[in-house]
Amino acid sequence: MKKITIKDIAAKFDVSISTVSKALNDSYEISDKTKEKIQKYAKKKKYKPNFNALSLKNRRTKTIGVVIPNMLNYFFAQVFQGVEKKANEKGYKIITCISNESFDKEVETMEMLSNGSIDGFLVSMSKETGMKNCVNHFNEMIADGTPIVMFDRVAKDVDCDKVVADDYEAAIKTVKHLKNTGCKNIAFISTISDLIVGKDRYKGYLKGMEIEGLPVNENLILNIQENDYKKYEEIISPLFENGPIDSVIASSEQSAIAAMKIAQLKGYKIPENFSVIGFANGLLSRHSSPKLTTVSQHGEIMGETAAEMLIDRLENAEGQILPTVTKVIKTDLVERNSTKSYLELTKN
Amino acid sequence: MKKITIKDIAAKFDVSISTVSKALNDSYEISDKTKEKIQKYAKKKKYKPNFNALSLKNRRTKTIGVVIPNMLNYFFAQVFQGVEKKANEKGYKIITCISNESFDKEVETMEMLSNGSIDGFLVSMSKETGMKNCVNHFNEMIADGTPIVMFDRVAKDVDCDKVVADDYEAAIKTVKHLKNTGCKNIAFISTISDLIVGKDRYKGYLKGMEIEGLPVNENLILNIQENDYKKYEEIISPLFENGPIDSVIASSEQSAIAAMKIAQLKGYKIPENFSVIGFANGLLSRHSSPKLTTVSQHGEIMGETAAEMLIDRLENAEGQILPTVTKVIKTDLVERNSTKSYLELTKN
DNA sequence: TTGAAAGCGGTACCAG
DNA sequence: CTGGTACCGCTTTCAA
Repeated sequence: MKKITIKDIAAKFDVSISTVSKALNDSYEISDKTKEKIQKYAKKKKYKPNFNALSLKNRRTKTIGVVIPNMLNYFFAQVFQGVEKKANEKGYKIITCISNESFDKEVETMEMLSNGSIDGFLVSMSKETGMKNCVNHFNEMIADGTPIVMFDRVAKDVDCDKVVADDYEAAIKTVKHLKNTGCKNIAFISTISDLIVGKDRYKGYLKGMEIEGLPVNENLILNIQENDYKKYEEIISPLFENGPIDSVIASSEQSAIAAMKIAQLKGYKIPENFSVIGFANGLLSRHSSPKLTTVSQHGEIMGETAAEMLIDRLENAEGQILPTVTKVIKTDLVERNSTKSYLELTKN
Repeated sequence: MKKITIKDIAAKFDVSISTVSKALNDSYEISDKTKEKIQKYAKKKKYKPNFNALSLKNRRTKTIGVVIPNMLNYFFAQVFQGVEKKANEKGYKIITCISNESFDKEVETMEMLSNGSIDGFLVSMSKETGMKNCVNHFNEMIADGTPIVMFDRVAKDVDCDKVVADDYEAAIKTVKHLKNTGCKNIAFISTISDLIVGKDRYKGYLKGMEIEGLPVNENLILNIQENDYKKYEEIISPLFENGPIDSVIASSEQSAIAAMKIAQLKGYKIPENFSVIGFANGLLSRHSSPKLTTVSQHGEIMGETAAEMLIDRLENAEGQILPTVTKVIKTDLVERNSTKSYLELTKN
């Protein structure tokens, strides 16, 4: 029951391997009866052309390399599902590497894959890469002729296709929503201030405050390390001692939840006299009490989009050099119970 | 800057390709000076042997196919991280497919990969496959010489290496813990009664009740469909009308959390007069109020173990047919705040 | 309508 | 110490 090759089939019918190859590819050069018997036999024996032989010949693998910082992050898992779905749809396989936020792992694995294993990369940078802004490995890949599409955590110094969320605008909207529902002293907590996405959210926050005519209070701005999550509550607590505060925008789900808890401990009522909005996609938001109002990022769509862009580029690669594109995926403000409802307010 | 081949190097130094090949493989047949200059040049030009050519020649790809039902499930994401880690460590790549609980997708994708793309499979069955118990595709793969290691959702009618959690024993222990902390009317809620893991947990529950000398009340046993999760609370509610109940064992995180909420709504105090234990690995358990006591399954270790078993088999495959093994990964009861502490109780 | 042969990028055996 | 060549499995051009 071992795998059957074209050669075996040729032997079986005492014809040449080229005849078999043509017959299987339904070539007009081969007589119908020959084609038929060969195809029938091939199907019966479950013949499948050898992947490596094909890839070698065609110089393309129909495989894409996906580099993701961390699969336990719900957002990235969503993106991954989107990638897998679209790739599958288009007949591509995906080889995955989890960088674990490590620059070295990211580089090593991309080098390891750039030996003809894959046709192109889909990557979201590790935190380390983002902080150091070491992007040579990306640029070299691209120069070598391996296209890259970056998603979410993109590098501005790399000229490639990109897919990002509208973090800046989203942050502006969160401020606006809080202002509209009566908040004035809006704190901002970031766990990813090193990343561009984090910076964009911060900038959006500042811009939003400006637009809404709210003074920015430095004491209400807090940057914490993501891996300190066990101490989130302890670290966030002091925020509540620095003068008036009536709401929080948090850049991650866990910090948003932590902020809610502390506010409640301090005696605030959410959303009556305290509001929280988190940039978050996970399950926690739907199960916290109260349920967290979030900026939702549509990870799956981001994944699908990125995969589609890469595949389009791969299949168009007929010599022409297409300009790179950055696509922005709109986020949605999902109103749950940690903010007052603007609609209800306006009714009164 | 295009990819360089052995042929290019041969041309550059005006030697034969076999000389280059040997030089790069540090063969004793080649003079030191030749080796040195060739190796230096190769490094400078970042030469990497073509993956497909090697795979074709060696008849092995050092790639494993991973088939997972759903990446948004935290447990599977953990397993996946473990697999990726171990595979990477051993120099293997992974091609991933998400079956989305669909039998057809599982079959299609395994067939698509069984063309020399991968050396072996790591699979957790889709729900559909488990329910229908259609396992021919697995058995055919194995007969074709492609080894499979199944994890968590395994099929008993497939003779292959397997890695599972000790669900049966774990369930017995949950009953024991509840009994020890004063519970008598223990309900059992399953969202995965179609799966073997679900059945094992149920059997363990029954066995535990027997061991502890507690009567089983049919009214306290509830099977629900996992995708009804939006209606969990509604579906679980009636359980509280069927006579005395003082605790719940739930087979999934979400149903455990739902049960807690309902108990609280019904006026119970957790853990004072109501206890809940969930089979769960996710983040919700650590963020619910009270925090959920869980049976934790060490997904990452399961992934590492499965990957290691597969790779061992692949590398040992020197003709010898090794007997298949099933490894059991011990679960842990992680006591949080939805159960009374046995230690504290015994102190008094 | 069929077949021979080259080539994709390597490795390895054998000859020199 | 170096080179020629067959082969891994398949496609494709060219000749018959």
